[in-house]
Amino acid sequence: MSSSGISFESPSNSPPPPPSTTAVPPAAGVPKFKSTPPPLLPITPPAFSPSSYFSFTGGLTSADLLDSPLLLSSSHILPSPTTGSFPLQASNWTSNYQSQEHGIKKEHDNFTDFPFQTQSNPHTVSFQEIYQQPRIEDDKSLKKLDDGYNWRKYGQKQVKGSENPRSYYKCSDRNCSTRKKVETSSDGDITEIVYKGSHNHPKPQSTKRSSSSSVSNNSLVVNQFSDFPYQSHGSRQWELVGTPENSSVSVGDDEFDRSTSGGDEFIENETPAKRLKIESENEGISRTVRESRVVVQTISDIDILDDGYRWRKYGQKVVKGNPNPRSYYKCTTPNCSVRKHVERASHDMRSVITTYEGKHNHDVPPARGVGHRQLLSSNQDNNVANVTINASKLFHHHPNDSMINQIYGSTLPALSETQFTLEMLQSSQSFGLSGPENSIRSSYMSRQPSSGSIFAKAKDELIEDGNFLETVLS
DNA sequence: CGAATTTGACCGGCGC
DNA sequence: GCGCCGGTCAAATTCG
Repeated sequence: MSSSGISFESPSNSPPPPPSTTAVPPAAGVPKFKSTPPPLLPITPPAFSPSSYFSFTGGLTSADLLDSPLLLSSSHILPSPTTGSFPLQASNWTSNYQSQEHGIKKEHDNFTDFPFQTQSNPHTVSFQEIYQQPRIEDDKSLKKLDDGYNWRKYGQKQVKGSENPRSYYKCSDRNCSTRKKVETSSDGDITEIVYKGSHNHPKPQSTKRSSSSSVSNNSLVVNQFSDFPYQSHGSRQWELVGTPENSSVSVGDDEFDRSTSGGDEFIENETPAKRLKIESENEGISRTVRESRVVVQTISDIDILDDGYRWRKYGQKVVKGNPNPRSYYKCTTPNCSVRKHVERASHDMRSVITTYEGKHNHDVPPARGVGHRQLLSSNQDNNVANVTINASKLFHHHPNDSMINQIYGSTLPALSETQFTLEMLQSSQSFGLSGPENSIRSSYMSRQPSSGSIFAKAKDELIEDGNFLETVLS
């Protein structure tokens, strides 16, 4: 069963169009999933000193770090600011979501009105222009509406409010700016087409549309999801199950194929071409200068890791192989081009992968509102731990290792939750180098009382890259 | 009301 | 040349 919708959008210089056919307005009484202020990153109540700000300034060498991933954790379930979901409960939630969505789709399948509006806007293509005599047929073989023009697909993505991918097309005529977007269902049927702009040229002579001006059965449906009560934030992703396959680990400028190792792995997808380039680099055949790139994996129930720098989120999207959205951030300091993206690992919902690119050309800005020192001081009063891990070099990530294991070696007890307690850190020798220029500061703050009540609203701090971003490869 | 976030749209690199 | 896909832009929206 298929349904389709076609609508038109006015270009920006035109009067406002009718309500978007693709918009999904939040419905009253429906939970809206949005980012929440970063909560405290709770950790196991540590038996640590009141002086819980640690700076590791010796002992472990940077070489150790180079063979270590940074693997930190917190253990409590918190809503993910990025996904808007509770990772450990998401499956059930998704299940409910899907069933509700299904019901809504069924309801709309009975819709038979055409969505076209007769618009006098000169930039709008009328339905008649494209489908002069549309016939509604039960023609399952016809999956795509051929409107007589030649189109070039230039993009596709999953959009909120619909489980169907949306494809973007440009008119293949270079001088024509008309565009259209087509949403198709899983079986390839078109569920919605939105035209934007108008052709400034006649239809190409040779098209395949001669006998195919019909659309799939049950005519066209407009606003198929317009009143869908849920934003799909953090939900639909769960329908996608991706398994990392051709992934390599990337830390700094070095990567290695993780396929040779197993375990709780850190994952980053690599295209074959990219890997080839990497391999060449590793062999010393050639090395292209790239921006420093550091990938840090932490086990945390929160997604936004406050690393001391100020970031502005400028994008979020779902990337292939990971149902969890990836958030993109820029450093807000003027003239600093450092960027990072954060995503929850597909293979382990507890793991947050932060990838830094570039290096800061400035110091860590002072904390907003309250000075950092002041913050630390108050944190101490609340059993808040701040861990500073210093390193002068980027470290490799080893899929089977964690920094903890590097620190404690094989004598380290199994850390099923990889609780990086401050006590452990304190008892260890410091590692890395000293000085703000070469620090990775992980600040765990917790107000977790001994009673176990958790989740007081607060700011989390985990990893500060500092010069951690510096490229170490010569 | 300015800052920050959200999110659809678009760009451009790359593989086929 | 086409299409996929990650990254970025920027208008709209939300937040404090």
